[in-house]
Amino acid sequence: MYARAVDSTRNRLVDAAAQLLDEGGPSAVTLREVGRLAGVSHNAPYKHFTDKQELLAAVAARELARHDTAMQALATEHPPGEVLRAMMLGYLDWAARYPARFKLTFGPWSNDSAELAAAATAARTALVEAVADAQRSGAIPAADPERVAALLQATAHGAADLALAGHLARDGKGNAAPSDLIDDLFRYMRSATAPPPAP
Amino acid sequence: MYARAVDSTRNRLVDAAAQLLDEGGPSAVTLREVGRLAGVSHNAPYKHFTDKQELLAAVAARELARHDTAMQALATEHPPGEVLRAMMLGYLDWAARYPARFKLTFGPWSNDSAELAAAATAARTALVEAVADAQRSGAIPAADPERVAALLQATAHGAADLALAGHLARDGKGNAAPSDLIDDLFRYMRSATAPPPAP
DNA sequence: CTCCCCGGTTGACGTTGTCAACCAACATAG
DNA sequence: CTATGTTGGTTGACAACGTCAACCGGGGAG
Repeated sequence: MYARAVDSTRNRLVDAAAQLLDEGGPSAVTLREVGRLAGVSHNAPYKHFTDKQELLAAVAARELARHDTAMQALATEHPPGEVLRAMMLGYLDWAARYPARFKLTFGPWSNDSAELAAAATAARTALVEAVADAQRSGAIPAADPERVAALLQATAHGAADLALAGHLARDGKGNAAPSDLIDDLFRYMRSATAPPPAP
Repeated sequence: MYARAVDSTRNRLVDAAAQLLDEGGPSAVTLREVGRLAGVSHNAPYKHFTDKQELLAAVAARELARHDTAMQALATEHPPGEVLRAMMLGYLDWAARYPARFKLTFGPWSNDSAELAAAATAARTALVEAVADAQRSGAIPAADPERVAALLQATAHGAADLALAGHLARDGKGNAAPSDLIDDLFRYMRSATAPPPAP
């Protein structure tokens, strides 16, 4: 059995789920509608996923991988000193453009999907690389790259999530857009005289 | 009609929903079980909330208010220079101790519950106050308190959410606990020579 | 040729959110 | 004091959902 027909039904199911998620939010993703949209019956998903959760995990894994390759593509489109900032803005853009997918990716915690875990590790590694590059290029002072990467992602993630939830300065005064927070963090980092402990 | 019996049924419903959320995650919160746990019938919730969503919004609002008063209580328990850090660690603790409530609070984005919005604004204001105090006490260099507060909350929120999702350095090397990120950020801030733009 | 597994189907079951209709208590208007 | 309408509760029904079980065609492996 040579992975017949590229497993096309499974892929169509994941596509359909992602589309429903985009169009109607999490509650619109029903197994039956996924089947309908993929042109199969309401129980076909169970031939490819044990669970609804497993389908969602597959969507999340695919989305995280997609975002990761998009971020790595930025490395070739920007001068070395600006790649890291572009990646962080890309993170914010991801959340703003596909809120439901973004939420899902970090959603049902304790999701033990190996696929998703692998994608997460890959994305994290890529970010650490980018941080190390930025440090080498002098855009950012030297420090443990893993720690710096985690701090950057945490800030970007928090800014994006709070903005989505409307908990980030909703009052008129237009204060503190997510990208401002990223820039502030970079400013603090660059002007720091005594960075965090070495590895 | 003088708010008869302190609206006790409504409160019992919110309590029941919160309890179910804690014990079994979001999927355990079913209107019928909420009714059962509150000692009323499965349709009683509809006399107090138009929707399941509205019940959940009430839970979220109550939780956010509870967390806010807990944070403000920290101001009396710590020396002025340490209040802000205690608040950020308290934020992390909140997420770690009540993951489901925490997720819910920032969950269904575009939730227009006036109650929740008010609680969010109050919490944000309190944090800005704490930041201003910390600046006055010299624990942190002066800068636009709203921006600094937003940056701090974003980092704490992102660290907490990523940790819950398991996206924060799950690999063995025990790197980058959420509280480390908070401390790193404070270190960067304190050693910064040129803070972000003035108000 | 036979067998069996893979991917698909149909049908059923229990649970859920929500709607509609009914009902008791009670504050208030006449 | 009675009539009335609102408030908070009930029961019953309904469609939709996730999931389970049973059936089934076709294509490799033996």
